Amino acid sequence: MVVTRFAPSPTGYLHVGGARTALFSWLLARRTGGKFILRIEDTDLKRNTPTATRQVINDLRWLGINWDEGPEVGGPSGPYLQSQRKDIYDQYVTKLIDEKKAYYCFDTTEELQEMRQEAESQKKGFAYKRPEVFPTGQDAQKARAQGMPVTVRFAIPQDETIVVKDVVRGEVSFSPGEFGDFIIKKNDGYPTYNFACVIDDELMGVTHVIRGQEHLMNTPGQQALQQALGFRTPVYAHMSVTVSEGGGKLSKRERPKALRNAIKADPNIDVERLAEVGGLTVEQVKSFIAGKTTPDMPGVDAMAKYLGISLPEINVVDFFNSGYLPEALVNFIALLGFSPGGDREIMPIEELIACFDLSRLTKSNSLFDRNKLLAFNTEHIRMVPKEKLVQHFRNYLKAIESPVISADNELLSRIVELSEGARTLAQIEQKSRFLFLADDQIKYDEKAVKKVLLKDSGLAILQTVRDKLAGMDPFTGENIENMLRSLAEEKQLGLGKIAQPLRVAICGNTISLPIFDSVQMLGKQNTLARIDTTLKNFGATTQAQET
RNA sequence: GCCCCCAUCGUCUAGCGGCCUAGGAUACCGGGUUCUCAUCCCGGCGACAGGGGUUCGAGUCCCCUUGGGGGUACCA
Repeated sequence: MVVTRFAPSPTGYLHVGGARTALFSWLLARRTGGKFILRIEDTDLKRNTPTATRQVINDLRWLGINWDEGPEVGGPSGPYLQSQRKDIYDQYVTKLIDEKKAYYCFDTTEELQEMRQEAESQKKGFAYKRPEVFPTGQDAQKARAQGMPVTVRFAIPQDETIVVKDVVRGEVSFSPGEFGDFIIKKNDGYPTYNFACVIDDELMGVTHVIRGQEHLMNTPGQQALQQALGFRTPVYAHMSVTVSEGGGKLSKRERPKALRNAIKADPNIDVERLAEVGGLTVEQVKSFIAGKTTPDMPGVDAMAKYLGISLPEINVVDFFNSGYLPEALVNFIALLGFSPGGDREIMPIEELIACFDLSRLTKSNSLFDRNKLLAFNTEHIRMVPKEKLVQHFRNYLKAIESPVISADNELLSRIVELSEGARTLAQIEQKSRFLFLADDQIKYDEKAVKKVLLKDSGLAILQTVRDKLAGMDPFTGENIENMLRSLAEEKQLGLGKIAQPLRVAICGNTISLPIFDSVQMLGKQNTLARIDTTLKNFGATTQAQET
């Protein structure tokens, strides 16, 4: 049976790169009827953040990536948090030491640094020099007692070429002696990635390791470890990397960077207010602007929201907050570094599973193109069953704290229906928001007012429309439509000339749901009230201009 | 510096020696539909990085150059 896993380290939100790795592993498992495991690699105490595991789990769930074993669902090979598996790793470390396949080291960071510099000055790659005689357990105890750092290194066999058989890259060989003995147990007692990963993949029965290309250089070392311990070697697939517009790996750092640039570009920024909304001290904000530190994501997001700027979406949750559908995001990232062939692109998840095949992974890196994702999203909004779309919309509204959330399912469903062609959930929200604001909360967009109310006879038409609406009974969409159309005909004008002033009057700008439905849903009373406010506010201006 | 990977339209990609005058998608440009924003429809622009081989024949195989990416941690 195929067993795959996704093994993130909980250092922050799940970003699209991680989501893609998870997705490919998941797709393979689902395609083959195998098993997909979620394992949390939290062996670096310094980097873990308390909420990250929770967030990664949420993000995976939102994407629809479920796991057969792992946190929250359990399984026979648990625990699935590496921080809870220390005893297991220690057993294997001891075994290796006993067999003289690993040894204690007492080097300080500074000493190591020197060795590396020495190697570089000789234009050679650094490889740790193995001692002739391995220190004993007593030596280690003594060193520890003296306050020296104690680590354990794996004595990697130096006499043979290591060949990594990779599904996407073919056979990649590494010359003997190219890399030195690497640390498997850190001074704090926790295992390093390269060690814990090998142990867990074996113990959890992982058959296929799908991960980013950044791990390719780790693989020979891991294979040597597998041999030394008598473990299987799984099938490896090192995926191409997703790069960003600026070049380099798509990184979470781009969001704070974009925010910093935006702040710098604005000369009259209120640092104190910024600190307040970001939940930071003024000092922290200053340090951030200076490029010295980076605050946590929620702080970054809050500041961006306050400034009204949109940061490039990097984390899965960013896409959620921007109104993307998980179906679209999954479909899109699946096609980054994978192609089913046959010109197939837009497809539901079932189809994606059915056509997934490791042999069709792409070798070259790919750039994350948000434009294309938008196109995918538009398509998926159209494709997704309506009830599901309404559910997505509701979740979105809740997350962004939109007033539209007060709508019941029936109304939400109608709004969604009337928004056919929308590209994101954000657009649907934007178009329907005015229905859920109090009449005095409507903000009139300056440009819209100028363009449709103050130009031509916008206000006069609005007055006429107001009178007709006031006398209308019943106040139905059909009656509203008939009235507006016949008025257009009567005045020899396009419907736009009639509808736009009305639109601006009721929603404050030129973007809304179809006008007939908008007016009908808003209701007679509110419509008339908003028109009256509009006439009062902007009517005086025109008259003043005319005289 | 050292090691490794990669290279087709701006971008994602199809192509696995002749089906290629290089296909699709997206972006962009032009036109049409439309009450707004969108959607939608039609048309257009646009690529085999360069140089050597191999072969009757090369986008496809080999080598070099160049370019891009990754790694080089007591991070994962």
